[in-house]
Amino acid sequence: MNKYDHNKIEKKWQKVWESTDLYKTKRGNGKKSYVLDMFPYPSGDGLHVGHPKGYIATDVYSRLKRMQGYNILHPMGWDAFGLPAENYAIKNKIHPAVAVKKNIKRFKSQLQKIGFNYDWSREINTTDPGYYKWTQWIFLQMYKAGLAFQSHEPINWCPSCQTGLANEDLEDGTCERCGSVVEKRPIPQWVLRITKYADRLLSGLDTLNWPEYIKESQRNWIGRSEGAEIEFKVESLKLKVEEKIKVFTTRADTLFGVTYLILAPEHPILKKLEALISNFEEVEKYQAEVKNKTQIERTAEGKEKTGVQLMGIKAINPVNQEEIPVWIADYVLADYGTGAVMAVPAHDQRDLQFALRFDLKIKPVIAQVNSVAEIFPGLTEAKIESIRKSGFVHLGGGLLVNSGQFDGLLNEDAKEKIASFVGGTTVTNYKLRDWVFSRQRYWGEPIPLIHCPKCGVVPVPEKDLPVKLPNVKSYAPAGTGESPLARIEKWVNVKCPKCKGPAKRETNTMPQWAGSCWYYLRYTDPKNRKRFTSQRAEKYWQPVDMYVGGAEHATRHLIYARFWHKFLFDIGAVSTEEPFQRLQNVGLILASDGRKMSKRFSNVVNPDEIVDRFGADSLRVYEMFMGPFNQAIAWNSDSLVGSRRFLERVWKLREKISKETADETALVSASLLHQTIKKVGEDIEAFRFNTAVSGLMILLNSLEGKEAISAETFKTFLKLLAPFAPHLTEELWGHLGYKKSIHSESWPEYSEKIATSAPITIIVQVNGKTRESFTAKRGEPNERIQEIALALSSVRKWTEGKTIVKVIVVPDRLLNIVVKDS
RNA sequence: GCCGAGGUGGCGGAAUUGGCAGACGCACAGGACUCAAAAUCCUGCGGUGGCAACAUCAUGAGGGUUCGAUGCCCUCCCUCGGCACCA
Repeated sequence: MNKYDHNKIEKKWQKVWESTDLYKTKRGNGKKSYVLDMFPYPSGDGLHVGHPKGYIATDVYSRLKRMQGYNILHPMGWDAFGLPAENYAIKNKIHPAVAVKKNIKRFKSQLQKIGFNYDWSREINTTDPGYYKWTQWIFLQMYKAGLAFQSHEPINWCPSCQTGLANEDLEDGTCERCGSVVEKRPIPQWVLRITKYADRLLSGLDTLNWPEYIKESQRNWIGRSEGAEIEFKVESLKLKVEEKIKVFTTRADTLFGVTYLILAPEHPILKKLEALISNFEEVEKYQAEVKNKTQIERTAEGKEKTGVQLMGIKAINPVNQEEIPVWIADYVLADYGTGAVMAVPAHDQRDLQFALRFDLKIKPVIAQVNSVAEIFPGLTEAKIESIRKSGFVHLGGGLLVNSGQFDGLLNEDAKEKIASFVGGTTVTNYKLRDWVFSRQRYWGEPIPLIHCPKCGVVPVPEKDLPVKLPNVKSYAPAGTGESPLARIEKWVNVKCPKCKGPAKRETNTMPQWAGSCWYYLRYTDPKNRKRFTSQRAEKYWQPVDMYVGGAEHATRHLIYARFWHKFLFDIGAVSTEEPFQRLQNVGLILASDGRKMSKRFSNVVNPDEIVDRFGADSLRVYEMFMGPFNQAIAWNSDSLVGSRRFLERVWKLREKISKETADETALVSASLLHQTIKKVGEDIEAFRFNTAVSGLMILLNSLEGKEAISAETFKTFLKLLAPFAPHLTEELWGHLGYKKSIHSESWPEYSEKIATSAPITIIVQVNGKTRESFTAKRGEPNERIQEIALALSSVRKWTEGKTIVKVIVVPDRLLNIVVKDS
């Protein structure tokens, strides 16, 4: 008996699988399963053991699906444009194109050692001109549809990365990449109108089989809120003028409680009102102060509210013609709603803070705690207490007071009535912002537009795509707000496609998220140069059935890709509304010290080492066995040996194969075997890999305890293990004399009858405490079970001298005898 | 502040229409094999009491419902994640 030499076995089969095209996607009809990983960005550091976890899961999943008879699309590629690649290149003084090539090579060889069943013939790379031609093509379609437009609004600017950023690229007002504090800069930008899709991005979530918290993140991010826009007249104290300020509110029910208006300091109406405002210098001074503050300073928690009253004007509350003062304050955001709000200090915490600071009127219009308790007798003490604590400000519901003819209405019912009474319009607002899409950096897809002094912005004709990124020596960011491409005159200066006159190329590039917005479509037809996708392939493979990746993409990649996909659906380029039907999030593998694996902490474990020492199959089994798939768990090299031991024991199990198996144990074995068939299949389907592996271990433990096992049993065991340990099982399958790969075998059939054929253990409880157990046939009638149980001497001990009140029998499980002292 | 997920042995974790709490694995302890070690195999392994059979307590804390609660209800504590002057 030779020993389990994982190195020899794994290298051998990886070669065979490759040379026989075992995992090549079949052109097909019939049922399909598109199993996709979020493709990696090939960093210079190579893989650590955390990276493959998700890939192992999709590998196990797709192998199961293949054995179940599905046609599989399971591809891999590289998301290689973007800041990290460029910064790595600058730091190491290698051209990004060279660095990316090198890094991909390293990544790929690391991945291939783990024995994945990717169809590498479909490999894609977002930096390949044949690929980004179509990224540019999609951009042009968006441009033509009016979804890509130039904006002159100030944008988020990272002073360290020297580029503009999208809202999604910020983390608490800092650059998500480098942590620098982000500034506002007035640089013209290309922007994608993702807000047009806000509603569909929201409602589409309901159709998806995704983790609830990812959907919730997206809902929060989109931030839909329904309210009303209401106009307030503005009057000068001296002159007769007609100006209006429109506010957005979700609380029209509190309109009678408005005691002042507040404008964002950047509100455009201020210019118009200049002549009427007697303290305009003060206003300008405040505006300048605000402009110099970063977002962090402006929104810092616990910060005192600031503002300036606009002297010389007043506003009129449309509901009761009351005159109220108008203020500017930086707690009102210019780019949300109308940039102006009505302040109700009695029922809004922020307004209250402001009112207290500047000694403004507070006017409650919703009934107080006591009356609320009368109206809603169901309120708990704690709830009432919490309302009481908040003083007379209360944000909850209640009955209107001080509200004229609306007194006594439930505030929820009053919203619409009061809004329409003052001629307000129903409006829905979103927190989602349009996507700032241009970057002032080198390593990205050039935006395929041309600026002509005569014709304006002209799209590059489709036949001239791709607009190739020029190969240059100096690609460091300019820092001027212009892309480094602007320095390359030969590339910049072109003829206008329309008038043939001299024109210049757009020099900004696309953000790193662009390429990943549609790559899953490219895999269905990777070599097509003539069309965006082959409709036949697209229609067959879409949507992605199982998508696996990190939760950090919840409000970036996963929103962007859904947006592009919906657009492509609208222009008829794809056949589904949503790209990713089912999503699973992979939980991080932390270092054994509990921190993130990082070069910085020098706690990184390289998978190559693990594969060399323990084998790819051990790594795979261990990572699936560690714990729940979506949970973060620390790496533990000690535990890894448990998986290795498991495989060693499988290797030895074949010594027990015999033609003659003992009959009395056969039934128990067969029953457990079939229970395991069911369990492993269902657990993989539900991404409960840890319990699937443990089920296999239980089965192995049981088989090892037998004198002998049948070849049939061993074969079935190998098939169940095959998705997890593809090399070992392939080798053992070969030993059994099979020439065809185990991975193209079909999944074992589950028999309910055999699974339930073994005797079961019935638990006997007395007053809920377990006292005894006995074995019985499945499906034994309750009366019979009760009879057996009551006759047991160990049970009689507890019932003797007591009165049996009742007996509860749970079929095939337990019975509980309830007794009391007589 | 709002929303979401979670809290079980020394460790990772298992068990859900409410039915044996601690599967499986790691670590640890004892034994077999060995000149010895490693590997392997066998046995034990939540706390307390007991030589043992066994009893008793125990799933973040406290209450409740139930024949029976890790799971359901109420109150509270803690951890992680998302959003956040979004009116």
